[in-house]
Amino acid sequence: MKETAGGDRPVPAPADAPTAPAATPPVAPPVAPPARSAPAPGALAAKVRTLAPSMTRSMQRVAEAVAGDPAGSAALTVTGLAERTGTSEATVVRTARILGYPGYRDLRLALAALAAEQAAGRAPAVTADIAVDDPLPAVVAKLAQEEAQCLADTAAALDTAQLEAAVTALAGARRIDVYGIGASNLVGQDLVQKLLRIGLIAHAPADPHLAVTNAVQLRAGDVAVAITHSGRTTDVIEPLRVAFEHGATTLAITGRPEGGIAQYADHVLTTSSARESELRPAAMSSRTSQLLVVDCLFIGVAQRTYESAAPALSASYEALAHRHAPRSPR
Amino acid sequence: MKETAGGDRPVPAPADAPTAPAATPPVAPPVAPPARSAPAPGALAAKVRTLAPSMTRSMQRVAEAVAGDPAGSAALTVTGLAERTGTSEATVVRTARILGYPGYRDLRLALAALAAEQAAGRAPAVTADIAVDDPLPAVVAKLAQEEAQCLADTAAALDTAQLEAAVTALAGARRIDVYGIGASNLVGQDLVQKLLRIGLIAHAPADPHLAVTNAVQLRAGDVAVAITHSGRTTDVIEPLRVAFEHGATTLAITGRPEGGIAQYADHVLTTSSARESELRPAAMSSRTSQLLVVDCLFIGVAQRTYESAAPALSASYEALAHRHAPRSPR
DNA sequence: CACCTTTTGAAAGGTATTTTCAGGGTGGTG
DNA sequence: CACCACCCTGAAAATACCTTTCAAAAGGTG
Repeated sequence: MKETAGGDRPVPAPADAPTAPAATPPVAPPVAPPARSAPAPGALAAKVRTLAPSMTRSMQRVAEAVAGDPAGSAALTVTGLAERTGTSEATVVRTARILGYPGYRDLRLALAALAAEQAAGRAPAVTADIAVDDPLPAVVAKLAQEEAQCLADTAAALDTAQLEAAVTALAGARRIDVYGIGASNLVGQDLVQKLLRIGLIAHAPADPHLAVTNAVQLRAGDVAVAITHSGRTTDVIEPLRVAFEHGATTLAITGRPEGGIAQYADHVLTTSSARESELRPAAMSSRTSQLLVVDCLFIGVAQRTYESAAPALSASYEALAHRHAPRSPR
Repeated sequence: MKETAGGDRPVPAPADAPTAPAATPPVAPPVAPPARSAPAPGALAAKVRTLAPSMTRSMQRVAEAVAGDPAGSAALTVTGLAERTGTSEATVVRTARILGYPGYRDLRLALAALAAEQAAGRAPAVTADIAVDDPLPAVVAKLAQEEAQCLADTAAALDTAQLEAAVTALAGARRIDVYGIGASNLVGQDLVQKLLRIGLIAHAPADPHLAVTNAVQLRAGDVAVAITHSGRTTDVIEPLRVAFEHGATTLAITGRPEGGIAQYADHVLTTSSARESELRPAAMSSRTSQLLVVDCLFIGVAQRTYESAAPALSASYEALAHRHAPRSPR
């Protein structure tokens, strides 16, 4: 009954099983896979329009309902949809058949797929600033989106040659100092933690005075890294200047590659600042960008020193194993 | 997981809605609209990864099957999927439950949706692992991509209700302690820095002993936040347990929402672990996820306390102005 | 090696879907 | 205007599918 369209054309009678939906008593092997063949998911609205003429009134109501609100319909059972459209289950099933599906179950799956497709289409709509009265789900979405954008921007803008040079310097360094204040200091410590794990010698003093006294100790063969979004943080510029003047190789990770800290940096790695908003100022969003750069540095160094880095990494993980509670129940 | 929290302490009985996923027998009217609350469709692979450790072997087989071939699995009935994975229907249903769906029916719908989403052009994000001999530009691209994916996964999997509850707790806290070790400690410090800027009282002791002695001081009205990717770091569980037992409201930011630290947490915020690779183990990639959660918490709290937060924020920026070198040339 | 806990699948028990079937329209015809 | 043939429609029966229960098997632990 499903091929209403065909009317009664001379079926070419394909030898293969037409997979008749019903009337197939599972006589044969007990494992017979159903092998459903659902039509393409999209173009449902079009199909509804095309087939509407060949539908009865109540079927049209059902068809309109599913075409108009795929997502909502997908959430309903046959009974639910029948009620919503003021028809019966049988009619819903008949409509599904007309639309080309073996039954309502499959139509429902297709609807879910269609809804997802549509939703995916208008995903990039959330670019507005985070507002004070945004509900939390919106905040989460916007934040994730902003940070992702920030990552993409940073990756695109990162100067690979500078990165290469920076990695080379770090990989061969006798000793590494990382300067940063506030949030940038945390990024610096992240870098230090990583470098320590592959056997390098690194420090990230949080105290500006300590930073300067540390910097005095550096000389050629050592590396100093300064992290500051503004590029103008005196407490970070100072130690880098000292390191620079003592002959160390200096790197700057900053959002302001001109002037400021850049004048004392042998290699500058530029971070990109995402758009500001009142609740999330630029200084705060710079962290994501800085961390990406730091990760790139680390991976680069780890690659260069793979022979020693790999065993060092494993060793550090093993050392931590005992600090974890036993895999409790399960 | 929420019921693990209860323990047996004199809960102040917050009126929070647990939103129990299953176990809601449709008692009511015969027409009761199911009102299914299916989790976000995307991020399934991430969820599988996150929850895999808390699954049994056969469940893992099922989870892998659906994550590996959503489209194919969506075409199968419970029985079919059970056969394909060499398990039973019961196991399939159990797996669906673990993944957060009321039953297999809903998982199936979600799979269809996911498959459609993937097919809809959006690249399946099958970035190859970072290899030892990848050139730097490739490393940069892959890292950025992985972290972006991680952000998306986390955002999709984040439980808004839990987040809401966490924000409420933080916004009204008398005092806030944040526990974390290693990289997670840095995340904790990031949170603390932010909270301090809007006038809250927060600490993130790095020393486990200090953390415990801090925790002893907490009582009802205070909030303790634990950050640990594995959820099993003893040095982080201990202070949270102490805080919990002293009546503080406890939050956990972890990739393992079941067992471990979750048992002492009133609210659990789940981070998603990105795929591992030799050079970039899971523990390392968890940072991105954790930071997103921390940012969400912060923005949420800042919104709630806007009246006092806004001036506090401005004040803190102003205070730093003098620590910056004058906008040199230009 | 006995005991306990956890995991697992078979089968019973329910829902949801599909099919059947008869009542009720509708339009045509005498 | 009455009647008939046809098809639309929904109620209810039949079936397929999903969920729950329960006892056996597997895996630890003392």
